[in-house]
Amino acid sequence: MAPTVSRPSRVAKLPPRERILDAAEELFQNEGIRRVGVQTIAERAETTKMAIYRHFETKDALVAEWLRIVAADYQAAFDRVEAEHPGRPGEQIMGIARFITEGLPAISYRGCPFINSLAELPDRSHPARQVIEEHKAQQTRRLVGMCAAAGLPDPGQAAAEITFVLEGAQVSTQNGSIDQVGDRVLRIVEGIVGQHRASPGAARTVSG
Amino acid sequence: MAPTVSRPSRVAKLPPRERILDAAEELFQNEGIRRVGVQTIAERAETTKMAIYRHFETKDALVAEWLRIVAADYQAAFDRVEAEHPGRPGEQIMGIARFITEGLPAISYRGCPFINSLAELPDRSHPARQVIEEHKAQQTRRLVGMCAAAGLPDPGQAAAEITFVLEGAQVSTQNGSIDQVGDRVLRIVEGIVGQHRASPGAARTVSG
DNA sequence: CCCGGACGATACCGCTCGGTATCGTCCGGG
DNA sequence: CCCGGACGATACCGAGCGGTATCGTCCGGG
Repeated sequence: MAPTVSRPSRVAKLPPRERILDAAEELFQNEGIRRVGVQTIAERAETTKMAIYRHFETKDALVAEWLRIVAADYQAAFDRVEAEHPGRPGEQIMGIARFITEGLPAISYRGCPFINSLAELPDRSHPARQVIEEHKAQQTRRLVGMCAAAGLPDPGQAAAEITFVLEGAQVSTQNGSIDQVGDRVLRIVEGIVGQHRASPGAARTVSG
Repeated sequence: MAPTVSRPSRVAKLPPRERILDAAEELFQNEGIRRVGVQTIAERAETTKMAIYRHFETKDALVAEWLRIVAADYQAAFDRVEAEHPGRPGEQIMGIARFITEGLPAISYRGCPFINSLAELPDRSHPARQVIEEHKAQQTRRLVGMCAAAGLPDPGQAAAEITFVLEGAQVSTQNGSIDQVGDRVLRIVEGIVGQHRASPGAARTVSG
């Protein structure tokens, strides 16, 4: 894994833009957008405020770019799940549910970046909001497609229910009101996916 | 509805503390906690910063008091629903679901105050966080009790599922990824409540 | 009647914020 | 070789923040 390009000075160090985005990702996720100043991001990225403003027009643009990366990660997870279970939409849906539940411990004391960012950005004209809304809409579209392919009687309703459960699970994990969130989520989604028929193995109810 | 105590000067005007809390409620809800300054609250309450600091030690204390009031409103809604359907836990649960769905339009462009506040207050030691977590825990306890009284086979799981759906519905309303959220929520909760037996009227499935 | 406490107005404090200006340096491609 | 652009460091700006101090006023209960 030696650097393919150059060796800036000592240890292999990413170019400033990458370091800035890495620092922003960690700080925005853990501390929130508005609590983190540009100066703090610069320090953690081992650079300066000036360098940040050379790569991003404003702080808001940096926020939007960060969310664009996070959204791309989620899309990649969808892609991976689809590729792992080709032609098996039920397995794909369960894979997504597993992807979310596996991420729950990491956000146990800080929530989903999209939910949190929406809370911190009340103005609808903020560039980051567009990123979030487009991402969520596309995610819903893919989920509806999977539910339809799985033969669920009402794909739109099933996708809505799954979305509610996954989003709600993240919220409830954050506020600690419910225990064993991951297990409960998986059981619920199993129940939804197994709805299409009383096929063997799908007989377990949501409370089994 | 004449004022029972005194008449401060001209039009009937609430005492400063109430005006401050009213202003804080509206501003915190619509703009977010961190975006709203104490000065702004004072202006909207038709008073001054000094008056605010005479009634509240810090801004954080005001935030906590606001959330305490919001939590009390939710508790009151639970009480009312219980009183309206005594001895009918299934109806009570549906009443709560209806209470949430009826509130969805009001939060369509701004989310649930608890979810938003958690996002804006990353430090676990913040006084407002304790208010939120206690409220959510108590709400879960009451919901589990209702599910048990309704004869659901696994009250904890059913309460978790309902909680996920209601929280997720608020999130999805805020980010606009799903349409007809209210109707979908009611159908889902009906399905959960009707789970206890294939009694007449409960035969409709979640996608019916 | 009158006095004390709540209230309104205003100015102020130290701090941090997002964003800009300036200047020296360093490094790689033409 | 050398030159231009990216980079680092630092100082700065205006604005807003949470919170405090001071003073005049107003009003109701003892």
